[in-house]
Amino acid sequence: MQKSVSSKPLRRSRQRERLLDILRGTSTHPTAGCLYDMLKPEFPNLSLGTVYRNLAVLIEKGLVKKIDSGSTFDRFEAKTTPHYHLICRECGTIIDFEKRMFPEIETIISNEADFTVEGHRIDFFGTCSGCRGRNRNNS
Amino acid sequence: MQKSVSSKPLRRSRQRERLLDILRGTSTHPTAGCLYDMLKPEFPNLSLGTVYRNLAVLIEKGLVKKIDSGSTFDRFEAKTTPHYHLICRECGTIIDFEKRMFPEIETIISNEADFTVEGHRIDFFGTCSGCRGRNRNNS
DNA sequence: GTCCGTGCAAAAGCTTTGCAGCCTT
DNA sequence: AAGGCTGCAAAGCTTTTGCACGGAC
Repeated sequence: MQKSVSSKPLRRSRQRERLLDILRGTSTHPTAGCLYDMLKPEFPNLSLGTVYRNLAVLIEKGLVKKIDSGSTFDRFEAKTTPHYHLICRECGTIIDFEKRMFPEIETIISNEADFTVEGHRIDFFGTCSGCRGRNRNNS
Repeated sequence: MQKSVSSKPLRRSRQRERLLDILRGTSTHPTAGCLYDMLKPEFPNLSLGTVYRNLAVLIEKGLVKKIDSGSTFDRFEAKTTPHYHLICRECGTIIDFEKRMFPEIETIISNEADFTVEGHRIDFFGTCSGCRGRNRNNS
């Protein structure tokens, strides 16, 4: 739990570049295992350790964010624009909600609490349309 | 990832009652290991499995909530009133922010997205006053 | 030539689970 | 008496790490 600012010089690696490509090209909020599966065809010898190490690097560079969705495994995204998450309790899907509704929320909290706010997240839990329909049909 | 509604009849257990007592009596958002340590003096044979099992039961009953703080381990709380969390990136402390600022936020999302909102969380990340002071002194 | 990144495998950590016996109902 | 609850230990899973080698600079 530390704001590590390693200043080690970075070298290019195809694995890391493709990892970022994939994250930027999807809106599915993949897990590390997912990303591993998606990269495996391109890098047959890829190892999960590499995926995790590169995710850590990209997170430190601020290009990727880790999402704690309540599951046992983490999900990741590369979206840089502010947005909220709609997390389905039934199937685990995470849907992005693009419209930013409270632009000044961090300032408000900073002013009211003795705490330096550097970021925030707003997540909504509930049932996605797919699961809602499925429940109706089953009952 | 399923809304399990087990209708198994519950029996009383001193371990579970005391676990809830402790959670209700603290504002430190303890981990499962913390709770285990706090209960151990009272139940010398207590096992971590029991702590986890009872946390699961209490969560299903809606009396306890799991907090995903970005750490490797989960934290728990028994506070029922709506509130936000200020999570310190440096020391991991979670501070409750009691003033509810957006009472109608769930309705707004429900109306704008095809998603049935049942709950939400708002978390702020940053630096707590303690770590801020420590940083000033070290630099 | 450095030394960062990778693959592989082992380790680490938190959480879950099988089982036999105890305790609540 | 029935069956949930517990303690104990083993297993499970995601994530991290040590090491030697290959690749980027």
